[in-house]
Amino acid sequence: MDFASHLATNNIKPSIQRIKIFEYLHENREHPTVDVIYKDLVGDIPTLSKTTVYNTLKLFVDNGITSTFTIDGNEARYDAIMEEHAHFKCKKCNNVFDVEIDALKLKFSQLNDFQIDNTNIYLKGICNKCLTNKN
Amino acid sequence: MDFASHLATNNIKPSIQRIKIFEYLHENREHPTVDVIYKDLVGDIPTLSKTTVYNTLKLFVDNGITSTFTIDGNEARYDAIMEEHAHFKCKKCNNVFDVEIDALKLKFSQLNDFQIDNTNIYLKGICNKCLTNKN
DNA sequence: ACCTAAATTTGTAATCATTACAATTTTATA
DNA sequence: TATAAAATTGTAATGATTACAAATTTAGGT
Repeated sequence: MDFASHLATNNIKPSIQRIKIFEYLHENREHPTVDVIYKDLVGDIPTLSKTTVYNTLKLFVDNGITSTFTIDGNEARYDAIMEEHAHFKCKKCNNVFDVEIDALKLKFSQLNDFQIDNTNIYLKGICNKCLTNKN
Repeated sequence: MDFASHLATNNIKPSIQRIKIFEYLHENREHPTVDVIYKDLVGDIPTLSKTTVYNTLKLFVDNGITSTFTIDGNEARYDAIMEEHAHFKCKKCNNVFDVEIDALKLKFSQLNDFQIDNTNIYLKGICNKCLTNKN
């Protein structure tokens, strides 16, 4: 995948920082936070600033090539996959899993005359591994 | 509804502050934030502190008589209704609507061996009123 | 290449929600 | 009433995010 042209197609001028950040998102599917992205990339781009990470992610979200969500209300997480899917966070290991939504046919009869732009589903509980290893 | 005994039944000693805060949540169904709750109640209880509002809401959530969620990742909102329901936030008027979930039969086949404690759904878009009044 | 304007990046300081914590007040109990 | 435990309060700290101005980079015209 050619990240630079993918950015260009979406009206984003492909600077080094933007390419690297998008590449990072595309390859690290564990829903990284700003802090994680920054710390992992500052080795590659020593001049990188955290503000740039914020700016860039906002740009990506505004232009629709990245989605953002927050599981616990504290730290925003980012995701380069744009197909709608749910998230599951395990209370024990704190991992966040992607979950396919079998029926995004979710019916909201009350919202028949509403315009729904965005559906966000997240679940909390305990994952299968943590259930097995009863620590 | 007798709020004091409802608190007591749930292992919460019914202080003035706790009763008033729970009563407020029960009567104001627009998903108030901590700040809103505090500002509305400090007239009633002049000594009220915002820390108490935080402490009390955490206590309610821990004891399962209140739920909390966050729509935009910035400010937590609180809700005394415990039946599962979704939330819809209108991007224009910023109102947050309660939405019944027709089928909470939502199937997540990937999570068959996971323990799901909590399902959270929120939608964003434009509400029927704002769609009609094309401003 | 060079100059200039615009866009991008950067660093620091400000903001805002939330939490930590210690002191004060209230409540319960002997 | 005396004393201990619980609840409330105020202030200070934390941590994510944003504002903003300065510095750097990029692009277009000469």
